[in-house]
Formats: sequence, structure tokens, C-alpha cells
Amino acid sequence: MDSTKEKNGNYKDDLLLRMGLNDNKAGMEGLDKDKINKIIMEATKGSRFYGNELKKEKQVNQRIENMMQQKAQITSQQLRKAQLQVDRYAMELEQSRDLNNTIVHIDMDAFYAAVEMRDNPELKDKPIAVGSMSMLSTSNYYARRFGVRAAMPGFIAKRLCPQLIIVPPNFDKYRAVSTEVKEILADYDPNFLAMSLDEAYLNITKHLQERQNWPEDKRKYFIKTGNPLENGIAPNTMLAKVCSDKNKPNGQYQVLPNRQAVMDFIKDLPIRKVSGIGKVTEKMLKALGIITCTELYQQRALLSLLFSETSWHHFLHISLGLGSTHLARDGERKSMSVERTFSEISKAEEQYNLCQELCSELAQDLQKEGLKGRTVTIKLKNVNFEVKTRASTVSSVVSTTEEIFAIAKELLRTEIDADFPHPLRLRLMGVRLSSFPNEEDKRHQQRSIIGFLQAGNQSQSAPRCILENTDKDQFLKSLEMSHKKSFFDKKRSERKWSHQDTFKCEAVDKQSLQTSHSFQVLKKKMNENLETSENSNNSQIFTCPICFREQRSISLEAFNKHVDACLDGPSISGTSNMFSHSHASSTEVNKKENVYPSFSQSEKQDYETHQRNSEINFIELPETEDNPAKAESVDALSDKHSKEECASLPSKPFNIEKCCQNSSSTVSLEDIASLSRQESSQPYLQALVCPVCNLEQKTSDLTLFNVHVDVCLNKGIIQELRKDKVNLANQPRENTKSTDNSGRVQKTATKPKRPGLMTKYSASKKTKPNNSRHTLDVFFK
DNA sequence: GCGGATCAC
DNA sequence: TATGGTGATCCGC
Repeated sequence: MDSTKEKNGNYKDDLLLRMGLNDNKAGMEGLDKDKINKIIMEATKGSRFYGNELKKEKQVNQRIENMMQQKAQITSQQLRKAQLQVDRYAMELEQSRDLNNTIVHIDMDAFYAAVEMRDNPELKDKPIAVGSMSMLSTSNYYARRFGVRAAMPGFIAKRLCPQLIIVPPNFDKYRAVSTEVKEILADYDPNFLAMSLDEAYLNITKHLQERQNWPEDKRKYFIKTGNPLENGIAPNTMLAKVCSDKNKPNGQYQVLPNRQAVMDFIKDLPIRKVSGIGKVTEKMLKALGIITCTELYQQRALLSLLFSETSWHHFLHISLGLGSTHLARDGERKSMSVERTFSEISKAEEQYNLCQELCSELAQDLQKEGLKGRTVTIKLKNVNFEVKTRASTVSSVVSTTEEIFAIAKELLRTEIDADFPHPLRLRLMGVRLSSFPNEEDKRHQQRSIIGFLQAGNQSQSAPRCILENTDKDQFLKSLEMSHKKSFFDKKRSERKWSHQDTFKCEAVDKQSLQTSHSFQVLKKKMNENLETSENSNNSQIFTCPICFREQRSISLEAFNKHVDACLDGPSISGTSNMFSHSHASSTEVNKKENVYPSFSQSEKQDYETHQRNSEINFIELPETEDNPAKAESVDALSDKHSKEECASLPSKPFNIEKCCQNSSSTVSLEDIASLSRQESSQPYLQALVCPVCNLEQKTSDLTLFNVHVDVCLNKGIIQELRKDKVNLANQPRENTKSTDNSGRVQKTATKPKRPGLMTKYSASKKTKPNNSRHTLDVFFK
């Protein structure tokens, strides 16, 4: 839309400029700049919104102050060294400069307003804006003469221009028009990149080559859409975007594809014009005396010392006039969210209801794209416009209203409790789901489940169970007895399938597993399918549920042996060559090294120690990695893995149904899925006691129950159970609290700070952080 | 993994 | 009366 870029200055200037006054040329019928400023300030001053803006401004100023202090400590020697390093990088960039592409940026002028005027000619000679009294999306040029801009609240716009007509948005209509336009754009570049309904990048390099051979009359037309639009033509996206903004309205600008032309264009360009340089970055750089791209280049060594690598690399790209020369599509989506602003809601009950509604909306949206994820985040904005987010990641993917709400509600409850007896005075709430499994995860899951079902002669799903202190001895005893047994025997010994009304694990009950009728049917079905599968596919890949390594073996016996060996853990270390991979037909066989289990002595000790010390144990049935859980079972602790791994994987959920849905293999599992559903709704699953909070959960849905357990773990309720024995320093909740109470500015002031840009234009390849999870640390105390 | 921030549209 | 919603990314824990 009509993004307007603020210039540097205090909040008042920022605000006024945000509302578009930096390029305001008051027309005959408009308002002059001072008048507009005055009206806006009158409407703004004293508001809670304004108060928060001031607060944010102070934080930015603090950041700048910190940066300046850091700058003062830089020695000339450091600077010289940095200069060498930066220039070396600049040289590399220069060598890779690519001027062979022709990129066009298309920006439809006042798009929504233009569509509304097209459909209602009466509006043509009037000032209009699209949006509401709360917020405007865009305005036409007539309205802009009064200072009415996108991102301005309608009620302020009305004060600036009482005759302003505010049209409610018709997104369906805009989408339709946008689609028409995009059809035209596709003629020039079938792979064009749409950034929004009214903005797109085209790479017309190929088109231009083909045009060379066209007849004269055909060549004189160029992108006629019938709509007013800006467009900029340049050798890369960064320049093209700046170009399209150059000759508004309805203009065109080209940067010729030679280095000198690019540098001339860049020379006096304010950095704020560049996509990715926002208000804050502009202000920080201005504090260093940087406003134009030339200045950005001159200060490159300093910037490399004050900013993160990601950031100064980005700066260097900009100051050399470099940008993307190909239009990279965004990959798979990484999150999905809903949020809503409303007039104050302070009653907890209403907040929970609202939360549930948002979860429901989100669940519907997720379903449309078939998405499931593991991290639920709530967002809260209070009446003072202060924003908070709280997240919780569970071990298996969730997607339904109930599942998401089970998590979101606890996050909300924590926040409500934290402020008690004061209510949360909210003006906005949002719910987001993220951590979607990628394709690799899904394949992995699938192999895991197939491998598991194939190898095992039991595959009952069980809910998480907890072993209470009184049962510990029995549990450990049964573990001991099973030490020499095969994997599934052992797991059977460990697991508890209670038919009682709680999941207190009292004894190993092997019989009960085998008497489940539907399970027998399920198992038979699965074996049939897998037999078929084996015949048709010689290089089936399994993932060992113990060591989580791929087993590229066609031989089930071999796979079973591997699993058994894994279970036996350290005792078989060094004997792993017993597993044959010689039947594999694929050339990818053994691509991964170290496919065999092997455990160090210390790992073994860890394992044994924690077995002895664990007062609380989860019992797991089949272990598979990352399998979503409809019928989930857990054993973080009886697994051979180390603390870290247990901590990061508190549960190893297992879900036939979901795996079936995701299945793309030759194995057809659909009918088994229906059996699984029956299985997971066994009547005896109805009264579940959470092993963490010890409260009975009124649900027969195992996934929901397990979500509850995850949430309990994440909340650190366990501290209530073990507060005498456990050091809770790393508990997330505690952590959160201290973070909240010590303002961010204070905190960062004491740390080395290399502020970064936060844009999608940076190309950092961050190494994966250590994702160890605090929540289960308590178990190993 | 979490939470605050920044940015784009 | 009244200052949005969605998605991504980065940084420092």
C-alpha cells in the first residue's frame, strides 16, 4: 500500500511524517503542513497510544546511546583492521555484481481507493479513503492533500478532512482485480513474484530477449494494465523498488544496467528509501551521521564493528547498489496466526472465551492448508498498547481448536494469575501456531511408524503414564528383568496399560496388551500391508525408534536386531556390524555413517543413574521420533538417551492416524487409520490423571490429555511437586518473570550489543541453537 | 525454544 | 469512541 517513510526526529516529527507530511505539497484545496501537524497532535496527545509511542521512542534512544558508547571505545587500530576485512568482502561483492537481469517492480497506485473509484464514479472527485474509523488502508490523492494517509486512524483523518468518505474495504474485490492484473504480468514473466495484492516483481530478462524477434507493432506495447501503476526498472530488486517510488504517481524510472549508472543512482539516495531500512534503523544510522547511501559506504568499517554481521553485510549490499537478481519464492509458511483488536476486555472469563474463538478461527485456517504445528503463541496487548507474547512448544503437532486452546488457555491463565488480583486489561489478543514439521520431518515420521509397526509384534498406543513413588520399585524391577529381552519385550515390560480409571502405573501388564481386540486387527492389517510393501519396494527405510537413525535395510529381521541391539545399549557397543545392509538396492544405502548404535560408558552410567534416581517416570510404548500423537505414549526417561535428549524430547509420541494421513509411500494405511481411531477412543481412557499436576483431566482424547501434560511441564507445575529438591533456576516460568521485571533496556545495556536489522533481506545462515529444554531438568536432579 | 523488536505490506 | 492484521526475521537470552 502507500507506505510512507518517516524521517528521523522526535516522536512528534515521526508521527507527523508517518502520516505523510514529509512530501506534503499542500494543494489548492488541501491543508498546509502546519495545520495538519496541529490537528494530528491535538488528536494524539494525551492518548494511551501516544504514551506508548513515547515509551518506545525512549527505548530506541537508549539503544542509540548504548551504541554511541560502544563507538567511543573503538580504537583506530580496530577500525583499520575492520576496514581491511570489510573491503575484502566488498571486493568479493563487487566481483559478483550481476547486471544481466532486468527486474521490474510494479506498484499499483492507491490500489484499493482506485478500485473503489472505478466501481463508483461518484467518488472520483471526492476525497476518499479505504478502511475504518480505526485505521485506513489507503487514500486517494485528493484526500492526501489533506494529510490523509494509509496507516492513519480514520477518526483523525476525519478531523483533517471532514468531507472525507471512508469506504469499508472489499478485499474480495481487490483480490479479483489483482488477479486480472497478475494475468497480464504473467505474460511478461510467468514466474513473477507477488508481494501483495498491489505489488509485484517481474524478471523480464527473458521476455526482452524474446521481444527482439517480435514485429514492430507488437513491440510498442509494454505492460498495459488499465490501472495506474508505478514501475521501476533496474538490474536488481532493491533498485527496482526504489525506482518505482521515484516518479509517483503513475511514473516509471529506469536504472541502466551499468555500474556507473547504478552508483550515480545510489549516490544521494536516502537509506530510508531502501526496503529493509525502517524507522529505527534510520534513526540509529542517523546518529552515526549516515543518511545517504554514500555515507553508508563511507562508514562501512565502523558499521561492521557496531552491528551484527547480518546487518553490516546488508548495509554493504545497499551502499554498493546490490540486490537480488532473481526472484526467490518464499518457501513453506512458518507460522499462521489470528489476532483481534477490541474495546477493553478485563474479565477473565471473557478473555478465555475470546481466546477459544481465536483458536477456533485459527484451527479453521490451519485446516484449509492442512497444517499442524507444535508451538502455540499467544499475543496480548493491554490498553496501554504494551505487547506481550507467550509461547509453549509441545512434543507433538496440534491443529484442532481443542488442542490449540488447551495450550493457549494455560498461557493465558499464567498471565492472568501473574497479575492477580489485578485483571488484564486487554485491547488485543492473538494466537499463533508455528513449528510446522518440514518435509524431511514428515518423511522421517513416516519411516519411523512403518519401521516400528513392521518390527514390532505389539503396537498398542498408550497414554502417558506416570510411575508413582510407591510403584517405582516394581517398575525398576521389571526393567531389570527385561534387560536381556528383545526391544518389544522390554518395552512391553516397561509400559503400563491400565484399565483402571487412572493412569497410575502399578504393574506391568503384558496380558492386557494382547487382549485388545481392535489392536489385534490393527496389527494384522498392518502386517498385511507391509508385506505387500516389502514385495514392491526393496529398499524400505526404517528409522530406529531407539537411536533415531535411519536403517536402510530391507530385512526386517535385520532391523529388529538393530532395535534390540539399541535396547541393549552399551552392552553391544562395538558389535554393530552384525546388521546387514547388503540387501539394499538403493545407491543411497549407507549414505549416512554411523547407522549403528553405540553407547559410551558415560552414557550408560547416565542412563542407569537416572533410572535409579527418577522418582517420576513416564512410560512409553513405541518410540518413534516426532510422530504426532493421537494415541500417544511417552517415555523420556526409560529411553537410553542422555539427559539432553530427554529434555528436548519429553515425549516420543506415536500416532498411526496422523502418519497415515501424511503417508505418501506405497503402503496404504487408510483402513488402519480408522481402526486406530477406534483404538484411541477406548472407553477405559476416560479419566486421566495428569502425572505432572496430579489433577484428573476430563477427556477421553489422548492428544488433548498429552497436550495438557506438555503444558503442565512447560509451566513448571512440577515445582509444586518437588519444590524441596529441585533447583528451579532454569524453569521457564521463573525465567520469564525475571525477564519481564528487569526491563529490556537495562538488560541489554550491560551486554555487548551488535544490533541487527531485522528484515528478510538478510541472508544469515544461523547455526541451529542448542535447543535443550529446561522443563525436564527437574527429573534429573 | 522464548520474548521483544523491527520491518513490510 | 476511536491507532490494524499477518508473516517473517533477528538478537540475546
